Amino acid sequence: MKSYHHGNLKEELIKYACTICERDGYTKLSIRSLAKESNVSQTAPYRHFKTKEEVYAAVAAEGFNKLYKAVFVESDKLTLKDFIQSSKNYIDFGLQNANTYDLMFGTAVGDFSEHPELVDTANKTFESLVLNLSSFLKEKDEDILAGKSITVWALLHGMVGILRKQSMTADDAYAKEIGPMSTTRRINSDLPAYLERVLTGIIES
Amino acid sequence: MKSYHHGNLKEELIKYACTICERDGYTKLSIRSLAKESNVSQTAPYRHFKTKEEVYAAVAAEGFNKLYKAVFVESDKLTLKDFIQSSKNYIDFGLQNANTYDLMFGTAVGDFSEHPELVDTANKTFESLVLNLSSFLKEKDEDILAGKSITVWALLHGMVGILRKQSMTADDAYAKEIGPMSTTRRINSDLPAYLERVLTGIIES
DNA sequence: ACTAAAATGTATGCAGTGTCAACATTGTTG
DNA sequence: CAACAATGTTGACACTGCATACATTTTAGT
Repeated sequence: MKSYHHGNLKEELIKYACTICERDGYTKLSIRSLAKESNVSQTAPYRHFKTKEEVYAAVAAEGFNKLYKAVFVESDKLTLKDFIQSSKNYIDFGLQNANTYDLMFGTAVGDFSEHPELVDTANKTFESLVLNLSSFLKEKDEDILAGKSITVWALLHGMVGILRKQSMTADDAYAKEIGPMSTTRRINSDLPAYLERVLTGIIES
Repeated sequence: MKSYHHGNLKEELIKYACTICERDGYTKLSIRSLAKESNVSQTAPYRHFKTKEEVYAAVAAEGFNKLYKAVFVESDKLTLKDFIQSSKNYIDFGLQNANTYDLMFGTAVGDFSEHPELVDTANKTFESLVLNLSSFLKEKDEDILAGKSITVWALLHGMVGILRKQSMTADDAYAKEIGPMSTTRRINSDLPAYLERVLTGIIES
């Protein structure tokens, strides 16, 4: 039997939203289908989300939480290897959760500051990156440290975008042999080596 | 007077699509509104685009063309300054055409290989970057050159994503003073200097 | 414990959407 | 000039975001 009040609707809606966003892309997400999935009336979600964009924001925040877990390393003394691994985890997350990643870094959620939990989770994620870096760098100057962190982040973020395109054109025999895609494919085939080379360069600059 | 046949519908649709995508984000783009804007029946666009995604692809391809123009430098002997400028142009494009950029690098257009003109324009853009680099590097090894180009591209692409967030939270006084956003803001305030420092590092590694 | 208010749910309806099928007009070409 | 391809229109279907008005349940203050 079901009671009038669902009791746990918001969480359940977010859960379904995450699933659908990731599987079909956020364009395909509809509030009504969410409601149906939770066996609740079409407009019930509006008690928890003022607009669809707020649903997007919730999914994005959830994404940042997952990314944080993938990137965070529980250690005071990180080795370079740990750092490379963490970086690879970042990229893997971006590739394996491409649609969610899009939501997190695209323009679908226009203004983060209207969604405080998004600002929090995003900052937490980045701070984890900074911590990772600082825990095995002798660098004392916080500005320089933060600058390098940004650079590392940008690099990782950029690689996600580029490697993604590679898999998107994987069927194209022509692109396989020539042009940027072949380079990308080479990098992808030994990502840790590439990361070690490039990240070391950035860190030691 | 208007004739039954529009004569130039496809181009006009793409033009409007670009405008709307950039102004409101591609989420807001509707085939019907495009049709209305061109004073044509609701389903007329389907004679030129099989699905909405094909419209997206057309807008994205147009975006790559614009990006190419912004990045390309007509010169055999690029100076470092030219290269920095070209890089800055890339980032500026990403920031000033955020929504279009999203379409170009996000997941909205799922498989590029289904849209040949997209593959072409995207490759042309990247190849322009490689040319820029190679025109003032002594590097002969094409693989290394391509690898560095990818790294540069990733860096630029990543900075677009990160700097974008900065402007998104610009109203948040708290974020202004502390955390990653303050670092980002510092970088943004003198982007050429930052780019010169980091890009030089990558190039000379 | 009782009751007013807040929270959470439903029913109904509007305007807008992607896309399909059937049909109309025009341009092109053998 | 007739046939055909290209391009346009009409109408319809199922779906969407969201607003408004109403129902039920939980909660908090006395």
